Amino acid sequence: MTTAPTAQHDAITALEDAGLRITGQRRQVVAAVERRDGGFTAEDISGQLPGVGRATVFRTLKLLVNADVICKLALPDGTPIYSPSRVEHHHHSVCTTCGAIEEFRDTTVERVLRSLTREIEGEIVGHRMEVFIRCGSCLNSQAV
Amino acid sequence: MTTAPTAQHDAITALEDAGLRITGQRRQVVAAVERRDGGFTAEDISGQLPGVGRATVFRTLKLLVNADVICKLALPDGTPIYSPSRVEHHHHSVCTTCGAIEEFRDTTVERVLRSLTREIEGEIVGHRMEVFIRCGSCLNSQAV
DNA sequence: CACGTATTGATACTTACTATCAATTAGATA
DNA sequence: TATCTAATTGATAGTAAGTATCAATACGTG
Repeated sequence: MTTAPTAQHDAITALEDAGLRITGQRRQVVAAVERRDGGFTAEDISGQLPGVGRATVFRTLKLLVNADVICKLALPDGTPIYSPSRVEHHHHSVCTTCGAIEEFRDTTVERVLRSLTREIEGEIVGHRMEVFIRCGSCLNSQAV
Repeated sequence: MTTAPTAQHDAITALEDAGLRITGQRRQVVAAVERRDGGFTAEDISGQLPGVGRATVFRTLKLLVNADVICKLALPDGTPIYSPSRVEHHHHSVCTTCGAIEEFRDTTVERVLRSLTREIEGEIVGHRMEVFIRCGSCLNSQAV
């Protein structure tokens, strides 16, 4: 039972660093988010926190996305899914069968961006990349 | 005034090849889509075709996405945007200021996927990549 | 502890669709 | 080219994922 810095604490610090107030509601959303392991929706969190207004959940999730505490990604059909962000500068693989989300780092993507910088006249301000997979366990369990 | 095969014709053929019926409404949606140069929303098309039901516009756009006639991509906040697909196997750059969409090919992305194949146990079934930029003309016009 | 501004929650609204289902129609077949 | 049937349509209503509004509340600086 040590008092080592927790991910939760980091998330709160990130919000503080952004000049935001730390309210009970924001603590609750952060706690609910940090408890999650895979992807989750805003409604998941909202349903889990009946004491926190729906609008506040959405607002807080957006703050957490901006603070790089969580990522907002999209399923193939565009449905948004949030996922805790553990690794810096990563991308996601999403299993289209079970919804499992993994983070992976690949510097090759950064190489794509650098080469694009040379080709276009504009300035790159961001990017998004998702790889859709059928994960190992899904392949094994229902071998089609 | 020759009768060279048009993009429109190709789109219709793609629908036929998928075993779908070619209706007047589908022709209208295809024509409206092919007339577009940049990104557009489903509402854009629907507003342009008052004679075609809204639901039919959405349904047809989905068919055209499946047939690779158009792409559905997302702005940084997740807002969906459709864009005509001219080049095979490409990705998109989206100007976050003016909304201009360009296609680019980069085989490096495929390299990312191949290396990922080695790292994970699953099977890759798709991917999405968007690069957000401030395009040349936006940078010039309002130099911040 | 007081005070001012950020934040909240209830409500209503918006956007981007999807489900339903009776009416219509494309296009295969006779 | 008439028939027939399954695919398609459109009107309507519903869903999912948020955003706008604004009066009431509470964080945290001083």
